Amino acid sequence: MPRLDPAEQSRSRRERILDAAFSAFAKRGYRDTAVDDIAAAAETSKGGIYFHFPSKEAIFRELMQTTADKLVARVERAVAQESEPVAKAEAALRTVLATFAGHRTMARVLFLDLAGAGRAFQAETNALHERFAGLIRGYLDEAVATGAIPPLDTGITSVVWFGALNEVVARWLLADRPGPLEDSYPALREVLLRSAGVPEARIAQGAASPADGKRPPAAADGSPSPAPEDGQGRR
Amino acid sequence: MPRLDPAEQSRSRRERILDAAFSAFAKRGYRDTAVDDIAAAAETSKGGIYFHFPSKEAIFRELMQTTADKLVARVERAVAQESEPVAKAEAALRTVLATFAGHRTMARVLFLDLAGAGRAFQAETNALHERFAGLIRGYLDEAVATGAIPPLDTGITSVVWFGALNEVVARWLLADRPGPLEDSYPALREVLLRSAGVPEARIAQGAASPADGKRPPAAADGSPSPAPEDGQGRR
Amino acid sequence: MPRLDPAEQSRSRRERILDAAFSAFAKRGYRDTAVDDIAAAAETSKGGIYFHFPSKEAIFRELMQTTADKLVARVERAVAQESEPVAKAEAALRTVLATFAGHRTMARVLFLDLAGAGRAFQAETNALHERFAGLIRGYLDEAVATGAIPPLDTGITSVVWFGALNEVVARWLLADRPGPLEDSYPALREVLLRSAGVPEARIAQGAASPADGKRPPAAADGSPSPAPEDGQGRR
Amino acid sequence: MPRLDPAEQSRSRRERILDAAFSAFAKRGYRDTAVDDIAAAAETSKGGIYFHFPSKEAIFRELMQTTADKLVARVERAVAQESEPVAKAEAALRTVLATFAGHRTMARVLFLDLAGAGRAFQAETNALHERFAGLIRGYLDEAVATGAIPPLDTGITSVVWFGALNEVVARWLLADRPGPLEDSYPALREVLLRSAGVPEARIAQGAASPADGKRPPAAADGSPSPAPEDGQGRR
DNA sequence: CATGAATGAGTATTCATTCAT
DNA sequence: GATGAATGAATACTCATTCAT
Repeated sequence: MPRLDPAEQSRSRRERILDAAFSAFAKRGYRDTAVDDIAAAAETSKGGIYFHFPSKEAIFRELMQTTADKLVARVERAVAQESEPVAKAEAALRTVLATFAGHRTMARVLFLDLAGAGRAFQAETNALHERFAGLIRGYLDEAVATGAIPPLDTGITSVVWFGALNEVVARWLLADRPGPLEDSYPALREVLLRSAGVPEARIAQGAASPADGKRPPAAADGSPSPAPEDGQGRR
Repeated sequence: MPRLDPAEQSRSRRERILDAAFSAFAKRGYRDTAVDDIAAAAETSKGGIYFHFPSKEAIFRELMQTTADKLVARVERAVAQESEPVAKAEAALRTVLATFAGHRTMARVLFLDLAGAGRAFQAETNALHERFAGLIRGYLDEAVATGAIPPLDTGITSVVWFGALNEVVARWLLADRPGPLEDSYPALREVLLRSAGVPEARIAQGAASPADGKRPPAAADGSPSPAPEDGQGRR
Repeated sequence: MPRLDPAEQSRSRRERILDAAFSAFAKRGYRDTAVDDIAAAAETSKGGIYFHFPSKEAIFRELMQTTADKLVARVERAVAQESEPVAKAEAALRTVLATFAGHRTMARVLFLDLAGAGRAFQAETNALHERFAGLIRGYLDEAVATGAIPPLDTGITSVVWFGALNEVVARWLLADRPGPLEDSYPALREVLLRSAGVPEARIAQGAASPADGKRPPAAADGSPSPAPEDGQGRR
Repeated sequence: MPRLDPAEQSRSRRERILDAAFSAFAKRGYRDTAVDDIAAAAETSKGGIYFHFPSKEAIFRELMQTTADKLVARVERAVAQESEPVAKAEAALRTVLATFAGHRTMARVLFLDLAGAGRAFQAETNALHERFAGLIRGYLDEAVATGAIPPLDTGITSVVWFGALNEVVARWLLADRPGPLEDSYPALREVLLRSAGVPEARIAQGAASPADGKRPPAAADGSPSPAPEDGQGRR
């Protein structure tokens, strides 16, 4: 029996396990994914998994960590390209939606699985929410500082933003025939900017030239055109 | 001592099971609650449970259903006492927070358990979210119709509202030493009303006379005073 | 498929499990006996076992307890029929050997298994040894009190007696083609009585009329005639 | 820095593995010691171990063999220095106790581990017991031949002696706060010599001049002063 | 010689569900 | 109606052993 592929061989088994676990979790959820399933998907053995990871939980945690890291990094990169506070917030919002749109599995793991993993991971869930809400809050604080938005309770506002984003993505994930996730952006942007006291003029400005050419105008409503899926999500 | 009406007896057993399941689920989560636990708490036997319910899942579903019904009824009753659209929305918001504040177990089951129950219940979760978002949307539509708020995408706005509420309650549930949940109301109200385009004047008005005497002024910040718990929640 | 046997049915499953575990442990040792093996031997299911016992360990402990109890009871009954202290000690010795001779499985479980169960049960082993050594010591103390034997360190003597008995039985268990265990009695008796300072005259007296007719004179050496085995041992 | 002779290097690795296995077995028992544990303690790899030994079992057997050899050699050396038969027996007894007292790990491996290793090693256990009992028997036979003790069944007597020794050491190993093991010597000596028919006069003689100055008089009872431990035991 | 990644059979334990009494 | 004994498939995790590099 010939070696499958030297490249495959080299891309360490550890990675293969993570990939397999990632998509398995995304497909069936944490609790309904058996370690055997992961082993099978990774084309290895149960023992092999336990050589690389101390427990099923550890795999999950690592997956969460790196997935969240990846998203945060992406957001921060996008935000760094904007100078105006409100534009930064917009960029963050846009990036999150765009990322999940292109990596549905990532979204599944981060949004549905963490929830579905049960009480055991609530501390993790909490930390994750905290992290994202904190990120948002930073941008809002900055906006307040520069006078872009009036002084307001950025604590609750960031929670509202995060909760809203959470819900929008979750709905998209659970929808039968979801349209492109990015289509939610304009409306969501409007509502959230308004919630933060951004002047209507500024809100209209962004909406007039839809995403400054960065976003192609999509079908205005939740059209059935399925989002391009990615199969893997992890890279 | 006369025997109770057999039908009555049966009903009471059924109720006892539901009560027991409710608090068991709230305490340990759906998956970590064994049917045996429920049986023991209900002072009946496993067989007894399977006489009244076809499966553990069915118990959970019924619980979800009635719990949601109860909440919706409460909200609708509160809303009915207001005539002005914005006031209706405020009443809804206030009622939800107040209800959960007083029935932490109810919140646990509705917010944490449904999530923790895994993929199996995602359709249910979805329906529940839909239902509440729809409720909110109705009030918003009404507000738009009466001109209380400018025309806007009430679909996305209701999703934002629900997501925000969801997140606020979830955070409160997971906090170590949570202050009274109602304390979140003023700030949350402000952000959400603003997100719906309610004029600042109207927003300030509600905030000026704090809850028109309906809400006792609580410690202004997230004070550690624990919320009054209710032990049961179901009634 | 007809009921196997109503009597069998009634002899509660719990007993059947204990019996099965008993002989399984005796055959393969504690660690090499899988719960599945016990289940199969008891003609029940793994779940059935866990309904009656919380763990494999618990089965083992119960078995040890009752087996030891049975032996102690037997010894005490035999001892009670003698009035003279030295005769009591002789009776104890004789009973232990006779019991194990007739219940080889009992001996296996009590002597080999407890040892083979590993560190986990050392406290138990200890307690068991303590118990039997204590029993012996009581008889020795009595013998000292009545002047049947000179004052001596009954503590160490009882340990010596127990150790000797232990070793004799263990050897018999591990021998390829063991002769009757009782054949060891006369010589063992002589050595042990002597170790306790019983006068030679008294020792010779017991030996002259070999076991007062209670023991048939067997082939004087380790004859190959296999001991009558009992198949079950538990009753 | 010149390379060591490869043969020497290999031997030293082999020794390191044996040492590591020895203390690992003594600490956690045979079954609860993983080959990985041994590898880690020996600062080598699993593969390295399997280069030097065919199996975990083989390591254990070799350890048993050499440990027993060492003990036997020590005993024979001590015995050789005595000419009188009873004194030889006393020397043997004394040496065993003294050796184990100073090498508690050795005792653990030889007494507890062999027992704890399960059925697989019963043949070994047997052979070991046989060996020691045979040793003792030789001295007893000699004593009978020279008339130091009356003619008696040296077969059973040696078994009694070994069993007694076994039990005394095992108790000491399992005791919570054991006193010095050698403290057991005087009493044990007395009982065993008596069991072999050594005249009381001779017994008293040894006891009067405690160990002829060879043994410092220890606290007369089982004092809590812990025995000096040795850390390694193998050398 | 040495390494350490990989294997896979084996382990005890859990639990929703069934059903004879 | 109620009981609780019984079922058996499922689960996470262990570990002695092998072998390509």
